[in-house]
Amino acid sequence: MLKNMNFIEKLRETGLRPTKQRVKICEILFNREKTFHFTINDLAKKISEELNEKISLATVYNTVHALQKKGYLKEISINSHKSYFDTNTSVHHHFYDEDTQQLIDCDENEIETVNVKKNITGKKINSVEVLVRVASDNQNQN
Amino acid sequence: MLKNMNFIEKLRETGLRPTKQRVKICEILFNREKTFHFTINDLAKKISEELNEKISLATVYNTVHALQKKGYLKEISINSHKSYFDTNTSVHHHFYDEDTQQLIDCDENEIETVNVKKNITGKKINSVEVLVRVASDNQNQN
DNA sequence: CAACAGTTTAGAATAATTATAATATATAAT
DNA sequence: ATTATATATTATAATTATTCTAAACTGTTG
Repeated sequence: MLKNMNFIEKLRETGLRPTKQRVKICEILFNREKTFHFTINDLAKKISEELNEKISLATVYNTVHALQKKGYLKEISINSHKSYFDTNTSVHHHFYDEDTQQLIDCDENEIETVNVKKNITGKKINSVEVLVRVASDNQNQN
Repeated sequence: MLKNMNFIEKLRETGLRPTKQRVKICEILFNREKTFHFTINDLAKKISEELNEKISLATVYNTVHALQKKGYLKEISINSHKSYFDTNTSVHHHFYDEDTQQLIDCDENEIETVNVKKNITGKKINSVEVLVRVASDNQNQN
């Protein structure tokens, strides 16, 4: 299980004990080519699919929120019913496909740097993020 | 109560009966200079402050959602815990003050048109919106 | 003003998230 | 290795936000 060493390291660095469950969650989240966009529900489903033993929902919530707080996950809220987490924690833009309800990361060069002219005294800009909502071109396709 | 006529008109146009409660809600939402950003909670609180009689939460939810569906309100989701409605229903950008948890509309000219270079085949762009998160410049101010 | 259809309401039902407290486990010291 | 300790996991309970329900009420139309 050499491939898990980095997760164990990651967890340790953030002050979390690398328990079996947490390592498993990290594996599912971070052991992939592309960045992963998921809701807690998605993740819980994936866990129960990939694992024989189940992990309690409370642990999933706790671990995801701990990772988010430590900066290893980022939350992206689409509407009051859908909130995603993103393994790409850098400031970046998204496409949201309203048909499939899928989030897609934008590369740096796919959206030109946004020029913010407004300035609020005493406040600094923490992030500037764009959400592009797309949907099927053909309305009656469904 | 001549000033309410426009709300009554507005409600009628959207197929909603202009009941006392709905007119009151419209008054609070639309009878103001600036656009109004609010959570359901904010609105319910404002209603009970400004009114002697109370309006049932169910009615507040129903009316707000009906107005949203009809296009008189727009939802802006900041994170999974905070979802705002906006009386400005046009596609536009926002500042979010992370200290005060307040949403601020951007004028057309305060953020330069965002140039989206990416194209997803078969999909058309419905909206492009920017969220600028700001916070106090002075970290230890609180 | 009577009748009907649509509304409001309080409270119940549901869903998502968080808290709790008993049991289990990782870690560090022995 | 074993043990002691602090921390984690878990099932379940509690909480919160939202939606549903069905009875009472009200706006509208004729």
